[in-house]
Amino acid sequence: MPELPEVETTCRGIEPHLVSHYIANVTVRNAKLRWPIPSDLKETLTGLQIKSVTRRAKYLLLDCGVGTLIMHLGMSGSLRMLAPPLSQQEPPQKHDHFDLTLDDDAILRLKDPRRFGAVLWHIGDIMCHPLLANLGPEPLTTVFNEQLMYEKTRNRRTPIKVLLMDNHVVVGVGNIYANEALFRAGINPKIAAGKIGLARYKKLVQAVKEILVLAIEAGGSSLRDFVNSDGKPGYFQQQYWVYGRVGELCRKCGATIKQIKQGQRSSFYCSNCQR
DNA sequence: CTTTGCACCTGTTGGC
DNA sequence: TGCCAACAGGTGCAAA
Repeated sequence: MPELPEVETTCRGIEPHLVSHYIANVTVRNAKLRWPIPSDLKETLTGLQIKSVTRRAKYLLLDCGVGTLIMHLGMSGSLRMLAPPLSQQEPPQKHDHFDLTLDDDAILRLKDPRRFGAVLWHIGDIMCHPLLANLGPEPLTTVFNEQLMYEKTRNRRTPIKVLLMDNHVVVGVGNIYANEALFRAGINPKIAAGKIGLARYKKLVQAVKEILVLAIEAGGSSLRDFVNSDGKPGYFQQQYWVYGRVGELCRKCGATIKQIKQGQRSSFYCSNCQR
């Protein structure tokens, strides 16, 4: 599930239920995520106060003062809040691997069928964590701009679609929105990144920002509340221009949408609109 | 340093 | 209807 808009929506959804609350209990039902959940996490976290809930790339960061809880939803993860007293009546399901119980008996519950997600603990400056230290800029900041893209890509033969999904270049652009942004910018996913000029990068950067903002707004509006909901955000019902539409007709020109593989991921594009 | 491909998992889908 | 291969929203990492 999680593209950046869903992680952002999740972050905003859980934040008000967590901030300033104390952690009363930790339940690990299956520690085998992408990396093992630390075995002493219950002892580490119990009694700590959550100072803030933020996001960096697709990592959710719960600042607990003495350290930070890092959560990642991987490919299939989702978080939801269970409000008391209902939280006691909701039995955990098969893939509910992790619970944080708060001082008001609310529960933050992680579900992750494929277990590509992560729950990690880091002491000290969170931006120094190896997983975060070498990330590119956030897409919705001014640091992500056409000059940066242009300079970063000189002499690079990597296809622009693959490069757009490289976290060292810019974070948070997953497969769906890489495809959609390239369509919006009119750029063929196969073009070598180093052959794209400043003007086209300006269009692409703008397309990425617009696509993400629209999706976050859709997610935020369709998802009334993270409490006791399944947390299915808006982009499930949003319609795509190219993603998943192989063989269908381009909504702009009527040509047939094509599908190719790039870096073991599916790319969708209109060879007429995207050159 | 760049580029490529694999690995980690389970659940769903589509073809035969 | 049943079976099995292919595929799915991510991304760190090893190898070339």
